[in-house]
Amino acid sequence: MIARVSLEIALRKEFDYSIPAALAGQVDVGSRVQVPFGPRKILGVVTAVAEESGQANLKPILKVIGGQTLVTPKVLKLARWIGEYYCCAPETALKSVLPEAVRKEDAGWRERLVVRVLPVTGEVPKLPKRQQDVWTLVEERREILLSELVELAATTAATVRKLEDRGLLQITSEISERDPYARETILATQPITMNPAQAAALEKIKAAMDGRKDEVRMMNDETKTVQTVAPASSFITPHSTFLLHGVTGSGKTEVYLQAIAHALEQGKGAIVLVPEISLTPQTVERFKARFSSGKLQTLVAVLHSHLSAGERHDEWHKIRQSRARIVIGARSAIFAPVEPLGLIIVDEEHEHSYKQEEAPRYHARDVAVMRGQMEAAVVVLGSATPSMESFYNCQRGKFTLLELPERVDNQKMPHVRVVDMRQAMRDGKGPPLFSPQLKEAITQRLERGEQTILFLNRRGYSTSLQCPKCGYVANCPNCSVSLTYHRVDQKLSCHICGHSEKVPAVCPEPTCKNPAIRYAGTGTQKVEEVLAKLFPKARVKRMDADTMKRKDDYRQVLGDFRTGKIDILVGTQMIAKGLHFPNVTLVGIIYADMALHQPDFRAGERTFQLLTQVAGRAGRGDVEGEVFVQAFTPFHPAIQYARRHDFVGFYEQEIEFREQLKYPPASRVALLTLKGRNEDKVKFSAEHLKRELEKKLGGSKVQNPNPKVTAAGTTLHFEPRTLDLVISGPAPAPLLRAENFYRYQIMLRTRAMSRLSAALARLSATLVFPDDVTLAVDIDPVDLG
DNA sequence: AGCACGCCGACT
DNA sequence: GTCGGCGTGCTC
Repeated sequence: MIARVSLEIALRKEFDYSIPAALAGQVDVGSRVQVPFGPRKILGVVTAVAEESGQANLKPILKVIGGQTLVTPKVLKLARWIGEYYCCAPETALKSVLPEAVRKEDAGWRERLVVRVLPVTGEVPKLPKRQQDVWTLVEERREILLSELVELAATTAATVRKLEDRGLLQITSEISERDPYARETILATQPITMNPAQAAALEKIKAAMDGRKDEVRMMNDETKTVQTVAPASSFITPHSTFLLHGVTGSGKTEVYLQAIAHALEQGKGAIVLVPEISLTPQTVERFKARFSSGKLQTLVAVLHSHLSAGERHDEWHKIRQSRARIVIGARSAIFAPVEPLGLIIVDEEHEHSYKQEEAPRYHARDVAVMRGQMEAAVVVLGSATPSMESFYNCQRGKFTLLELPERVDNQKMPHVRVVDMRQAMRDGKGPPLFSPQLKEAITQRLERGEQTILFLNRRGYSTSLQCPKCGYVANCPNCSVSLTYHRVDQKLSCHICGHSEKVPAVCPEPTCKNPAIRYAGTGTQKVEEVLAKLFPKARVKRMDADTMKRKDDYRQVLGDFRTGKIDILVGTQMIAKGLHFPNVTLVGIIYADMALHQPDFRAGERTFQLLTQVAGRAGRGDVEGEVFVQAFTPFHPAIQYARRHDFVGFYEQEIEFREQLKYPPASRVALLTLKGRNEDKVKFSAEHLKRELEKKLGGSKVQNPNPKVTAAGTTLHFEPRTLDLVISGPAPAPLLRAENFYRYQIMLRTRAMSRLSAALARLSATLVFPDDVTLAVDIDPVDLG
């Protein structure tokens, strides 16, 4: 027998190996193996097993990693699709479906030495004092960890071994599972009675889950007769993917929980994706409390970046061995080997953190939809501010829209007031941080003992340091951005590469040396400082990447906020999502249009999402919430629709603009970025790439009425029907230089992305760039960098 | 990806 | 005469 192996190096090629007699029966599709490759040994995954190979002189597989196959055939199929669609080597795609801790050869179970009493035959002999002490302890406990015993009896392992030699006890090595949540006490919860909108949404999801059996059969029959791989879109059948659009506080989680319960009733498992940032112990707890209490102990497995390698290994194997049936995790949890899979939930589906920003550049929400189709699982995407893409898919009948228009428990949506900061500016020199209206509102809350959240999506003290005399600006030596002033540690630092330097006392320009340097722009540190001056008695806490350095900081601050030890919480992005505090009745957004002026077609969408999410933090208790949105462009649609909590209104005006300019979701984008240390070489390579793209792919300028694929297959044209490719650029990336690399971009827009990515894969195989210039292909980019 | 083989410049 | 530059090519 032979095995075809996909190695861990991006060769876009698989290699055959013989299965030695000693390993017969242990090697199957999905096995992780170590094989000889030239002079070295490399790890890989078996993708096929056969009788013979077309290749002579096969080398044998050296060893098998893990007791069972690690990549299930379904996950393997999903990885293949990722490689094709996201235009990366299949090996790169395959690499990301297993956590590092599972992939690595040495990662394994934790073995612990356990001491157990043996049945005593006759008298216990007279023991030396030390041994007697140990013996008393062991006899009492019957069973104890060696490490624990050694500590408890203040002794050494050698003493315990002596007792073993006497035949009184036994020391065995046993696998012990690490449980990252062992220290939590979680109280069980019961399903909550839902309001009519929640119940209706759940019913539709359950109906789809019940009705999927026939479709599975249909899909299998179909795939048997179809020879080629169909493009992604043809797999999408209506009513198997739902978009649950529920306003903030509308009880989406309860719908998820009861849908998961339904999957369990059907004997199936579920995957719940949440953004990394909201994967807090509280979130996990909500799922564990419903499903992991009492006799259902290990039902929920958790996968995220804060686990240790060992914990990740154990959690993953719990899933692989079907001991856990529910997985909750960040992006990569979409590859969890849950089988059979009944349901996939993607919470906060609009979140950008679902997109992986390195190869394979997949979007976990889109992979979820694909996996749902492949495995006939129902997919539920949830958000208070759906992405334009998902809502568009509802409009086009690809997804089914479910709506939760009201908050639970008769809570009202917060009242949002937009403050025109241009007026606040007229009397003063520069814009004040706090408008009189917001100042007044904060004062009120302090008097009433209610809490306030202030949001500014920029950390540090000031965005730039400049000299008013000579015009000098402190810029990063590695990136094309100015340095941010951090007053707390008296440093100038770059938020792109992390470069940090001392604050100069005078203007560093040798001919200037002006001691009066100015700081411009505002960050959270300054907000905190100004607050301290305005409200000296208020207890203020800042929450941003600078104050949340340690693992436990986040939890600590939120705990203090919950128990009322903090009056005002100032923060960036990280306080925008999911926080649920009943006593917060005021939210202030310091500078709402900050992100609006960025050169990104999603700037409006981002602003709308951020404002709606932040505003949603107010009024989660009995008192109605109030939100102050300070803006310099108060009539911008993103701000006005957010003020009215009108997602659909925002969508409708935004989709018009996207359609006009052929931006997603009206078309799809592939972003090609060339990167290198030498700007001229990068620019030249980008121009060369553009010419090649026009030559080989056609594009908007090409008016070939009847293009054909040549016999050699290297020249690729689209059929006239789909010849809608638009090539723009090359242009310097919005951030031309980052970490000493210059970047130039070419943007491709098309409606047929599967065809384009296939064409790009073939094209990039033939392209040659200088060796210090690299090309990155990003399909459906989220960050235009 | 690595590591070989391979064919031309400045050194002990 | 050798050490070493990185161009091309192969690894089942």
